[in-house]
Amino acid sequence: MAKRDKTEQIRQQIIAATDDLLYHKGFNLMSFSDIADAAEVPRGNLYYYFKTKDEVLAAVIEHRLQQMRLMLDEWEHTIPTPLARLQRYARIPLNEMENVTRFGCPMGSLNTELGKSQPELQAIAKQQFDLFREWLVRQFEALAPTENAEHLALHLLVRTQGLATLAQIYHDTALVMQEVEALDHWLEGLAD
Amino acid sequence: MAKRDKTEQIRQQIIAATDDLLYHKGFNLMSFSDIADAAEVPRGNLYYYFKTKDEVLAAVIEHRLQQMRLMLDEWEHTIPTPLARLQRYARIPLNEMENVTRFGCPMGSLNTELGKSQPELQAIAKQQFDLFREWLVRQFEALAPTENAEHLALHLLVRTQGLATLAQIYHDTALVMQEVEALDHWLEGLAD
DNA sequence: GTCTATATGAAGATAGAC
DNA sequence: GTCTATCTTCATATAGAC
Repeated sequence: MAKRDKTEQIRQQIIAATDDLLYHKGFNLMSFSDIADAAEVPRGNLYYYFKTKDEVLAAVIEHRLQQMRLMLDEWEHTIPTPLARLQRYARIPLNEMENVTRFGCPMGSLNTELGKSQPELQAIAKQQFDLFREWLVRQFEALAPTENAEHLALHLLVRTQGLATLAQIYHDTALVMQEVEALDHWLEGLAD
Repeated sequence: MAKRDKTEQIRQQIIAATDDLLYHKGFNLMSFSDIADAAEVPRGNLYYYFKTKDEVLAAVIEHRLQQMRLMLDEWEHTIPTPLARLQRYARIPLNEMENVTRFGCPMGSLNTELGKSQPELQAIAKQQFDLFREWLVRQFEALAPTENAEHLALHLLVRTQGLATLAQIYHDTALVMQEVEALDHWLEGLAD
């Protein structure tokens, strides 16, 4: 029992370290040595926990998905209206200002990198978008009677992704504030 | 003379091949061998033309900037109004539908990749955004009296970048059409 | 200028001693 | 379960014959 716990703890340590590394360096520049150093696990030892770099990626994405589900569930329970929930989503870049202006969006930048020529890996990373997308669709459906919930959800994703891309390129905090405010007003307009 | 011409011709051949490769694979997955193969230049021979991969990147960006300047100049001379010019810009993803849904935006995806941990290289790639951004600001200033030309230019960049990101993730041509149409209407509204 | 052969280093991955 | 030593592959880069 104690053994299994320790193994699992080290696994989580590796996943947490890789999560950051992936965000800060990208998948293809992140080496197994980087992961070992960051997780403070001896180099060759990593292979006991994960056989390939792809496996680590899959574990990190699975971990992210779990965290996201927890967060969205919490929002459902603590934020009373669909409007406020959508606004909460749109405000993520404000809360993550420092990270967004330095590294962009962790989901978007990863998909952009993998989408070019690593379709199997992108399929894994894409699940993060699927999860948000489906949640957003449900919120828009609850916000107001519409047949456009799908379009609206994608439009919101488009604008938050573009915002993250430009915010990083220009390290521009003012841009984040302006764009989030514009999204806020747009959402309010839809709710009327 | 003839010799210099041939050297220059091969240089251009390498730059053109690398331009595509960069877009289709990304910078970090693109190897010198890939470039040599694509440009049909013997492997070790590349080093005669470019000493490092970074140098090839700089040459490709310089080439792209030249093409962009030519295109924008042509638009200035053949498209009569600022509104029509801005709409022409917003419509690029429609003309590049196949590429955008497969590889995203060539400028945006490159900056996203390099922005994480290769600031010197990103500084080179960023010039593409600077060029469009300044041109867009001038068009918005000519469109209608405003103090927000900078904001509007960035907003348009945000939405085209987000569009390209999502269009690639979901290989979604309908999304491109919807978002470009929405941009079209938004621009028309500003012109009134 | 052109091309082959090769040096060098880092990456992913494995075997096997402890 | 832990760690070292090592294999293989592929990358950048150079030397030097033609």
